[in-house]
Amino acid sequence: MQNKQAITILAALAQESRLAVYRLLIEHAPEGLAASAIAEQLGLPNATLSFHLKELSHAGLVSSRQSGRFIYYAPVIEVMNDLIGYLTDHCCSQSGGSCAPATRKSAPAKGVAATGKRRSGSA
Amino acid sequence: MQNKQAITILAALAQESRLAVYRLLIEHAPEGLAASAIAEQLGLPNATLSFHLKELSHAGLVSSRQSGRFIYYAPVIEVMNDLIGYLTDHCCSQSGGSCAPATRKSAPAKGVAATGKRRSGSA
DNA sequence: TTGATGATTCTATAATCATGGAAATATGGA
DNA sequence: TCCATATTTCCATGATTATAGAATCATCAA
Repeated sequence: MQNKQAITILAALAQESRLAVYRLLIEHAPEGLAASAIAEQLGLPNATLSFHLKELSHAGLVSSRQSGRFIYYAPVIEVMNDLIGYLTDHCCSQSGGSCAPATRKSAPAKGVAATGKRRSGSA
Repeated sequence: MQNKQAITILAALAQESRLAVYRLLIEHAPEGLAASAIAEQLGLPNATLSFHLKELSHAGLVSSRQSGRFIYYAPVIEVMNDLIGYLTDHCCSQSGGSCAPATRKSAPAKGVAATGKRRSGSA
């Protein structure tokens, strides 16, 4: 992941309403939620929510799909995952791994180890 | 970690100069770097750097210690680690772990599984 | 087509943030 | 003490971001 992209994603999350939207969507993954449902649950005016959804979309954190009159928004887990990877790879580099205790949330037992490379070299 | 704190940290990182400062400090962890050295390496005016360092400090991402006329800044790894934990715990919740493939950066072989709890319940 | 509803865009306003020169505040050495 | 250096604070300026009402656009049902 590039610096610029990381900044865009971090900025998208660094806002109360947007973080709330994202977390709400996470609770409703993977189907997502219609904009109206989000607005209702969070008590946001339509225009304000739309503004924030655009920011989240622009950062790639959420995707949208239309279904009738509704537009469903859903989190894009990969992007969050890439962000976590970026932070992990830069929260301690040369020093030899004094951070990131690798205890994720659920047991890393199944097909865990073969997904990606992580640690892309210089940056 | 609280929502508010996460937002503060995310906002602190979501800025080009600050992210650069933080990453530079990571490269020089754990001793850190003097403000003047940071300013020189990144080509930032003193006042500007000071402003950003204050933001990073306020977010808890860096600590400072005085040594003679110099003030050394160093990254606080725990805070970054907590942030990663927060994101990990909220990038997929109910859904059953479709994210965070647990491939950190170096081989998770030693004391990996028993470190912490993570996943603090509701939030 | 008309009406109702969902969602976005337009627009103005207010608030926050970033920048950097200049002045002020440490600190250590002579 | 006086000077040089390191760093921060003060301040003004410009840029970006957040908010939300009103208007507009889109979709479906009748």
